[in-house]
Amino acid sequence: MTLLEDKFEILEEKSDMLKTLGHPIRLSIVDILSSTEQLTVTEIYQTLGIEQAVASHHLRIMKNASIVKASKRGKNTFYKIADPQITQLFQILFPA
Amino acid sequence: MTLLEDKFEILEEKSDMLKTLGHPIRLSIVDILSSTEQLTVTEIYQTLGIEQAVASHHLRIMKNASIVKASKRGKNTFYKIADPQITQLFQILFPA
DNA sequence: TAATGATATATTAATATATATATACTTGCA
DNA sequence: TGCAAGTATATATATATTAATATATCATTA
Repeated sequence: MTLLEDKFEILEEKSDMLKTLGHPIRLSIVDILSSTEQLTVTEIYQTLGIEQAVASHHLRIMKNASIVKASKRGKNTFYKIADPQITQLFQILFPA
Repeated sequence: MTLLEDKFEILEEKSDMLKTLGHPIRLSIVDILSSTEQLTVTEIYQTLGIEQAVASHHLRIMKNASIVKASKRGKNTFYKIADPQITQLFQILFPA
């Protein structure tokens, strides 16, 4: 793999991440996850006032893009932000 | 306009920006614009090895999203990054 | 003013994504 | 076992995006 191909791959990876974050519902999920350690699907969809299936759908997309991580415990699935880089990005977009 | 509507509008605005940045060609345009003051369309498409029409197309999208600014001088159109926030985001994605 | 260079716009087809809704799975507990 | 809570998946339709290409516009200069 050449240097250029390498760079292109990184560009693709990062642009995928941005594209995935580029949706208001997904960005608001990142928003509420930014202020807590982790949340269940129920906490997320009720907080945002969206349908459960909608939350679950976007959470899956975000999990596939490595923006969030999921862990199961009992009946619940807990989601948290996967990478501190995401939090950094978010803080630049929405400075306190 | 309520506080919540206000917040939603900001979320929409920011997610639009991220979505627009979420394309490898557009991200590489931001890349090369990050290291210079401004570039012409010709410099951009030749540097990236893409078709002129492709560069122009993505530049227009980025201009509409207020990611770049254009200024004409003679036969050339010069593009530069519109907002230092974009540069900040980019630096977090691709730390030196 | 005609030719050329630089850029912008339009068109089309293919593909991807969004939204809404219904349904299925899984776990814990009566 | 059977039910309810929590979560995930499937499907259909609408809409948006991409890529490729062709064409148009405008400014310069011979």
